[in-house]
Amino acid sequence: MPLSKRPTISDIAKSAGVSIGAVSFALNDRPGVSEATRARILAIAQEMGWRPSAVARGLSARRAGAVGLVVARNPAMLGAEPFFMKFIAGVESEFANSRTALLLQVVEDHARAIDALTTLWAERRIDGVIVMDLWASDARVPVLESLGVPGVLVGRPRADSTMPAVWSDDVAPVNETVDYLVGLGHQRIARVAGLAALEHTQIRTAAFRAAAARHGLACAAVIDTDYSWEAGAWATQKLLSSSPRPTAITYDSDVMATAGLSVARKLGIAVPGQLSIVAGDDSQLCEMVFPALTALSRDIQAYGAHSARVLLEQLEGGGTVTSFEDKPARLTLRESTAAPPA
Amino acid sequence: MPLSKRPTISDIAKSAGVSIGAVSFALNDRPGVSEATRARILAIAQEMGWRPSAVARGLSARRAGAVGLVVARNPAMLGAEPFFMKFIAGVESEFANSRTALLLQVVEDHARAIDALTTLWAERRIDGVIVMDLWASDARVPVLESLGVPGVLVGRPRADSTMPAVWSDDVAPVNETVDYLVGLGHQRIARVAGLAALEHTQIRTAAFRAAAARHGLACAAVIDTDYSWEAGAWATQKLLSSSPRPTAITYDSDVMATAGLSVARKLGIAVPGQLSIVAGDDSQLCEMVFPALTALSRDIQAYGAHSARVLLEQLEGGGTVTSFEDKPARLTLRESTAAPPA
DNA sequence: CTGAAAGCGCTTACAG
DNA sequence: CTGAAAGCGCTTACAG
Repeated sequence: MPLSKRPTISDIAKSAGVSIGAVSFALNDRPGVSEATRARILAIAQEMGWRPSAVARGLSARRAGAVGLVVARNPAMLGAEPFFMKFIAGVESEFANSRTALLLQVVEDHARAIDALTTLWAERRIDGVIVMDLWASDARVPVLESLGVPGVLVGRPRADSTMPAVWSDDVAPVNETVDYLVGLGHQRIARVAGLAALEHTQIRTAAFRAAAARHGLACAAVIDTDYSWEAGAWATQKLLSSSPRPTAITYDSDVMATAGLSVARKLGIAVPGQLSIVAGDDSQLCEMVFPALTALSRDIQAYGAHSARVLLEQLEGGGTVTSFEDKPARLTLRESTAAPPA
Repeated sequence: MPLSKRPTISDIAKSAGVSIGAVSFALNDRPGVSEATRARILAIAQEMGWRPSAVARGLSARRAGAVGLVVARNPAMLGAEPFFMKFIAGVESEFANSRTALLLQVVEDHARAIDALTTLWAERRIDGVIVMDLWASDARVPVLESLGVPGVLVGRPRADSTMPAVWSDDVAPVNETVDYLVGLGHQRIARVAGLAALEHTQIRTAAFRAAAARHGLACAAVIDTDYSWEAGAWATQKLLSSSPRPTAITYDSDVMATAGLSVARKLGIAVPGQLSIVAGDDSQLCEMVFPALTALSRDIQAYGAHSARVLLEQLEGGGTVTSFEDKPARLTLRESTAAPPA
């Protein structure tokens, strides 16, 4: 019974005694059919339980009705970070109203991401893409650009792309963090950064160095990592065994901040008594550990929703490509920050 | 340039001087064309950079080339658990080789899951579904069954469904945990369970009670939760303020175990000195906290891959519907378990 | 305003 | 073994 019983517009046309063209017009709310006929057709479609076939529609309308999200990250690390599921949930809250489906693919690196994207596009499975985790120099961008794939950059607008972007300022949160720590009396502040290739990592590191210079900090070390727990632990270990060691460390993620917390504990360095810790992404994890972590927090679901919205506008709309600057992250104070030891 | 330049089988046929039917046969490795012609056609297709249109193929072949995964969980909680991303990564490792795409949707409850599933199916966007988080009595199952949607149950085979299942034994891990704790000397063991409606929660709770009876435990309290950090904390609070309080608590997730750890710390109850804790899902989180949590661990990515495999076999294959029993979770000993206080 | 027809890019019986 | 044709379920110019 499954497939064979599904009504098509031909069935509706037959039942209504009109052409399938008329049915199509009625169903799509286009002119070309009288109000009376339209109402009758809609009633019949409703009664038959008709639903448009996405593939048939895709073939003739040349739209797939789907958008691709290809994430190039290690699955284990992806799982450890709440960011993605929240972002995806936000994306889908926007898609729900617009007959758009989300095609998700998790791959290992940019080369495979490009393969996946190219294939999805070539097979006409997607009308556009959401590009996340942008690198300062990102191999995916020129490929998408040359294929003419519509998309949204989750990151700032770029010179090498015409795609609209959805981003938030990374400088203000860094400043807020440094200002806050300096205000507490810290003079030796270190930064455990994320992937050096990522655009926002570079922006934050530059902002961190600028803020340190502005305040004339005695120490402002930066260590790049791959976002893993291990890298966060290793970096912390290294920073805490230097002399004089920093009295505050900021991390580019919550997972790494937690790793740092754990290393400090093993070294017998009290948090926040002897070391202040700030996590770069807020999540439940920050409240799970002891002491709870001061963190930069923002509405990730809204971020996903905004990204989806801009992409949909581009797909439906037309020429007007409007980027969107989301609200920056703000510092949420908890128990992992305090004045430095005297 | 984007769409218009894409070659179709007509272009290939023209260039090769054969019919589009011949091209289709050649491209799909079906009889009906000589080896020489096939080779020539393939060479031309290759050179033109031809890729099949998924929609066109879907229309005529009546396949969507995609599978739906509709997850009914709170996005925030989804994000907190590494389980899903790992599972999805495993699913996609299987799909990669078979031209199958994954359509992901995150919804709030079963009612919306049913809506989403029905729509995806009606619109011919999916050929089958992956059904996760099965309830003992699950409203999705009869709907899918009546629509005739092929699918795989991530859970045990059910009387109310003909779908193949991929699952792992939940009784053995519970027994291993209780046996281990009893072996350490514990006589008052509590269980903080997950969602009571979930089938595996009920199985585990039954197994827990049976194990407790077998060992003649003095106390074997069970508290149901919604998997949230808050619920885990609340349940722990309640258990630890009873008298005599349990000397060991097992949790149905890592997040709740972490919540329990934090509550114990606030109450000044030492872990593992005065309280042993076992987490029900292993993840990086268990190693992040202090003390690191003893946990039930298993290969989630493989679980996802196996689920995908069974579904693909069902879609391609034919009648033979083979369920698959995965390896059960095993206890990974860390620092949160020890002998009870004397 | 309305209808009949062509076409989207494939697959697959169906004749030669 | 091979080719020409119909059809999948829609949309959309194009004539009346």
